[in-house]
Amino acid sequence: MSIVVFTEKNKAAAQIAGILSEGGFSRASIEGVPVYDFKKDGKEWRIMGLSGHIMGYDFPPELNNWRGCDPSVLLDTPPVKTVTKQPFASAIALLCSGADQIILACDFDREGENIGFEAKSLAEKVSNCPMKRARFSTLSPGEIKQAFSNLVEPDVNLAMSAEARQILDLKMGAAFTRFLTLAVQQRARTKEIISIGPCQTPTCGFVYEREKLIRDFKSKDFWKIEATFNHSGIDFTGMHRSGHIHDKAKADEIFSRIKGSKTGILVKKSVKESTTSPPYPLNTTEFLKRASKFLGISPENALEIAEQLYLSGFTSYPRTETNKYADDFDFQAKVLGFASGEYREYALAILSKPPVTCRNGTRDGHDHPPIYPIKAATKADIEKSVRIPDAWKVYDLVARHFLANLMQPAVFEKTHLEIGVKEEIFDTTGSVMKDPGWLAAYPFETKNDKFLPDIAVKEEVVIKKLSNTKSQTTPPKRLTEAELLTLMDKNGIGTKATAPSHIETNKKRGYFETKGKTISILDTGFTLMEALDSSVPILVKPAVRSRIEALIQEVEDGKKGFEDALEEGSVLIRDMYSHLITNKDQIVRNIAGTITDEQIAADKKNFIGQCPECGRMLRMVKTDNGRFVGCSGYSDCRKTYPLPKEGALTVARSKECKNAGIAVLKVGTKYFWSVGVGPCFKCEHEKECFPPDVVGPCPKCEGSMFILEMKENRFLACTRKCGHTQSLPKEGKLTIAGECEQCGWKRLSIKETGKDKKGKAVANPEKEAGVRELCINLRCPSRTGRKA
DNA sequence: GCAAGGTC
Repeated sequence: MSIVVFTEKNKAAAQIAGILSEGGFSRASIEGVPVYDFKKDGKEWRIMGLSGHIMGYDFPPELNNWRGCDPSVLLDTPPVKTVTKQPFASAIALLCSGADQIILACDFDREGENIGFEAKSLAEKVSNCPMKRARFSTLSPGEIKQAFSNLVEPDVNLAMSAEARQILDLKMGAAFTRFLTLAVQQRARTKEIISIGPCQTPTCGFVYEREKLIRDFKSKDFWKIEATFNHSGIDFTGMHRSGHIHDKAKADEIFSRIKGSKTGILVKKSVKESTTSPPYPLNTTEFLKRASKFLGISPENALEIAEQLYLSGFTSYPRTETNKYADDFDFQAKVLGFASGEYREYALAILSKPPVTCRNGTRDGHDHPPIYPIKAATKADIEKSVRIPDAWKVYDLVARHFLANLMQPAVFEKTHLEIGVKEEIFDTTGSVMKDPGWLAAYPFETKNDKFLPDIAVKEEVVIKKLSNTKSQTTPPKRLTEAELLTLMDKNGIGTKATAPSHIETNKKRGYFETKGKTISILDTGFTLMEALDSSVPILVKPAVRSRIEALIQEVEDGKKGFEDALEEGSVLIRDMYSHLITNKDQIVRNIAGTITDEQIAADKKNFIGQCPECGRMLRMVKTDNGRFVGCSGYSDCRKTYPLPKEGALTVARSKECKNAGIAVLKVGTKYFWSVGVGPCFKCEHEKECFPPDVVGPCPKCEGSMFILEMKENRFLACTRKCGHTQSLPKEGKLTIAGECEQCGWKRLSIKETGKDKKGKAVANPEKEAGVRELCINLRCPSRTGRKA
């Protein structure tokens, strides 16, 4: 009797072989794919790990030339499924031809079932033996043994729901992406791909919606009246009960009534105990959010680390929607495992108050338990098995979160004081932690005490300061990665496992970027979203995904046939596509315009700045009839500025025009020209903007020596024009490089280009070319060799 | 060259 088992990945195959064989297995290789063999109860077991999906959909080859077919054809053509990882397919055929039973043991979820079916479809070509399914959600010995002694039938609906998703996602992504990319490339000389997808686009949509709120925000003035009190040597602040006052007259009126007051009276005092409950158990999204917020680890990295911790047996399966434990989850046993070592004190605190109970969440994806530590581990244990930076930090978070979840609420004493100043009331609150409860195990959440002095009602407090300050309401903040993950999760965008990758896709496409933990939209992303929002609004919103998700859920539940779901999904996509076509011109014009503008801005040689008339880009334009500054919005915008007729033009980026010019240009080596203002030598600000490069005092008169660069000559001249001059090195680029310590003149750095001082080419330019630095003063001791 | 979902 020979039993063949397929798992989703190699590491899981090795783990399962270890568990089922009690450690006595050997490793073989078929077509380069590892296989784990052992004998048990007279049966021969062979366990092979796949590599996620080993098959994939694509369009028939004749549709792979983008320009060779209209993208809409993709919507009516069924894609074809082929093997994408041939060694696995060959290995499956070899393994299964002599099998008496085949067990699919991939992860217990939609894609896992589908991956199992990929192996099943290949196995069926060489074998007609029974094929069963082992279902488990952790690689713990108990659960694995349980799963393999209670095999079930493979779930065809579950597998086909994933199939429908693959096809619909590919159709939509390919058709929309090709259509927009080709149309935009036609208008703007670019090789960028404008990609659209049912997950990446609404993800960008969230960032876009927030950006709109920020851009449209109109700030309002408000006033707040605050007091600094003192009692028994302790300062504390109170705020006038009116809070934010939007009417200045009202704020002034209140303030005039209390201004100059020296004391206040405690009118009322209340002390309440409040508790803060521990967090819910971790599901994937909550885990990724906390890893980003508390540890500063990006969602992508955090998921990778959690995957490795799972494969090494430290933590449970990291891809789960569920944040509540099953009724029979044995907390007692798990916590006992932590009763020695790092987390001892928390484990003992939990065990001292039996029975051990958790604070459960409300989400149950019927998939896997929440993420929890399978076993207690030390930093050294983790670092030995999981060689990724921050693996320990992630394990520590998971372990502490697990324990915190089982601990008592934190208890705070909250004090509220009402202090009367004349007839006006000021409020102040304090908070002191009485019992840290779960917070003891969870240093990531910090709750600072805010102490208040002990005052009795009717007692007097001293007023140290009263203020009436003007403030402004602030626009909403940019989204953080943690917030974006929350939005994606709430709206069902991507799976718990892929959310990080959709964020990455948008970054790769140049739609948005992350700065630290916050996300800002980029021009291409904003324009694309804006264009889609006005033509096919559903594309920018989560609905585009949830419609398809609902369809495939029906397939999974057996309520809808696979073909019916495909057809309904295709109708939806065709409908969106037709709206895109209708608005093609406007969409493409906007996106191409933005891309063109970005290219212009990147062309440092000719880029001038933003057009004050239309907001697009100004750049230098050279034609047969001469040169000028023009706007990228031409012909809608006809803004132009003249340029001098002769001389090489370079944009002096460091110069800013004091006379409202858009940018300052250097004309040859002669003079400066401000776009929109004209030649700088006719401007009253010229001396301010372009002070001479003074290098030291004139040795002959009261004037100063400055660098005078002429067309074919350069030397030092006196600002008083006394006639004194000094020569300068003829070759190389001159830059002033600080002050000489010996004589106080400026030092000069000279960047040479393979020529000697006399301008002759050096024998070995590689070696001799370079930067040298010297004091510019010919009389300086550093040059004459005399002492200062 | 296109998506999203697995895994390396």
